[in-house]
Amino acid sequence: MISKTTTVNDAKQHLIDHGIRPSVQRLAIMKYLMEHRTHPTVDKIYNDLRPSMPTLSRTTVYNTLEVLVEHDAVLELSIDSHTSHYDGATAPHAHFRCRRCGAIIDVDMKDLALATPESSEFTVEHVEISYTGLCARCINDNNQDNNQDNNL
Amino acid sequence: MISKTTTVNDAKQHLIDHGIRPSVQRLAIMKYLMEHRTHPTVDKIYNDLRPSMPTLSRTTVYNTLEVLVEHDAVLELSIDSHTSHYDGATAPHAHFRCRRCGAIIDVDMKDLALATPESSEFTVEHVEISYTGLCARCINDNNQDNNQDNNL
DNA sequence: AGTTGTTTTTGAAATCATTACAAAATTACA
DNA sequence: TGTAATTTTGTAATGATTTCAAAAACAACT
Repeated sequence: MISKTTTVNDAKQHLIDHGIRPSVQRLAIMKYLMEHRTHPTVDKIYNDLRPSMPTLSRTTVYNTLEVLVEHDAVLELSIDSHTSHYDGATAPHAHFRCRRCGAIIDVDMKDLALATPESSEFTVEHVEISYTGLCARCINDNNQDNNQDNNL
Repeated sequence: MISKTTTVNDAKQHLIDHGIRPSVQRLAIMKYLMEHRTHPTVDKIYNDLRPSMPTLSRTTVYNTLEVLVEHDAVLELSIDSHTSHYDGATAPHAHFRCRRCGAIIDVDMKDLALATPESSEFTVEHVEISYTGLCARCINDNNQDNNQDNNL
């Protein structure tokens, strides 16, 4: 019970800290992103939240994520060219995406903190480092069964 | 004349080197990507090539780019979450994308060559480093006119 | 050249993610 | 309360991509 309440409060505070009014829907989505470190898509969030919020609209999920991203409360990942994934984590880190099952895994950046390039041509606001390849599970399953979409 | 022929030959050789049969369409698209370092989308390639190849189909551009990417003859960039961009350049480099006009600029990686992470969880095949922000032109135009889509 | 089998291209239709929009619901606050 | 501003909702429109089957191009062989 404590942890549940704590997450709600954390999420609420996080929204306020980023200048976002904590509506019921925004809170639910922010809380979802803080609890699930799976880098979900709009549809994943929408489908997972709907059982407990039957009136939730897909458009609201789109709208809310747009607001969260604009206010830097959440990160939009472009690692998957088919659809956007969202990340509630704040500390800088990279991502690995399995080209077979689509799973996205956090990659610690440790000390390879990669200097932001200096240029007269542009001003950098965000950095995204993406690795692609096969995850351990998909390497193993390769010969054997078809195990797609297990980890999305 | 020499340079034109040279690009055709380079493109042809590039396809063959990557185990791709050089059909007329594949050659035209590969040549286009070697000559235009603008990281074009499917539609940009399709529209630019059509005047000289009126029978070209958009589906063919999709099919061809899929083949080129599968054979590592071309890089698919996920830097833009709305649509895929393609890069005919071979040497490793990063990209900057202007969030206002959408232009994509090559970023030299120099010696900050960023070690590929070692992990038992996955095997890395590709790395993509993407910067986002405002390009010099859009910073200047900010107060003034609307100059969107100039550099796509 | 002519035949046959394989690969590639083509265009139309289908799908999927996202955006636009206007009405309804909720909230802020005078 | 009442009124204005914000947020949510559902539907319809858009845009990118995929599917698919037929047509065209190509390769190998006679």
